[in-house]
Amino acid sequence: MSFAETFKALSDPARRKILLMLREGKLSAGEIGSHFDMTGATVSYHLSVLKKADLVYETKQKNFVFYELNTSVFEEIMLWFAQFKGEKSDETE
Amino acid sequence: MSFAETFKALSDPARRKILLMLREGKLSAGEIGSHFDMTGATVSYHLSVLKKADLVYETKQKNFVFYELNTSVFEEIMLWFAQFKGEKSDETE
DNA sequence: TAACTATTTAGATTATTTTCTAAATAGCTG
DNA sequence: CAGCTATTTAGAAAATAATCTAAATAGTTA
Repeated sequence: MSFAETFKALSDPARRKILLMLREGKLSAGEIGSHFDMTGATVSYHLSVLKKADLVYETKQKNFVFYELNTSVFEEIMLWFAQFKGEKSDETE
Repeated sequence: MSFAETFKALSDPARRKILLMLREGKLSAGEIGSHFDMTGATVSYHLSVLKKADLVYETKQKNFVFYELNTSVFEEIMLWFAQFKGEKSDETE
């Protein structure tokens, strides 16, 4: 995973909204798209960005493509942020 | 603070590098710029993006402008990510 | 297999972002 | 105040990203 790709993926509001939607479980591309005012092609583009960033993965059932959160990458991002937590040499409290 | 702005700010590698540099303490715009192969004007642009996202703040001393991490925003981002932690109804372990 | 449904890919267009050069601002120092 | 040093702002050019329409793929079902 590259942080560049991950943060790029997170930098778009539509993509963040998709991630939030997926918290409740997997959704098909069509179900995801129905919440947006953009074409299916554009939604598909955003899903591919999330997929390349490993933030989601897909599974196929019948002629549907389901998307699901890949929580392990979230853990890694949390670790990146943890780098910024605390310990400046002369912390007051 | 808006997550849109924050994630946008984090999506650029130069800006992430700046943040990492600032972990050790405040640095002037010039010191920051010396680590990059870009003009001072471009560095200044990146600093302004980080500043608008509240990821850093500036203080002035003599004719220097010092930049410093604003750790409180990092806490808020961690909270955003925490939304994705755990509890899918049927968690196994 | 033909028509249908769901989704993706291609290619073009538009919008946004990054970067540069040149000029402007601002504080300092002789 | 004149000339420095440090940094920012303006404006333009180049690069990247988001979006659309139209066409392609793929699986489904009558």
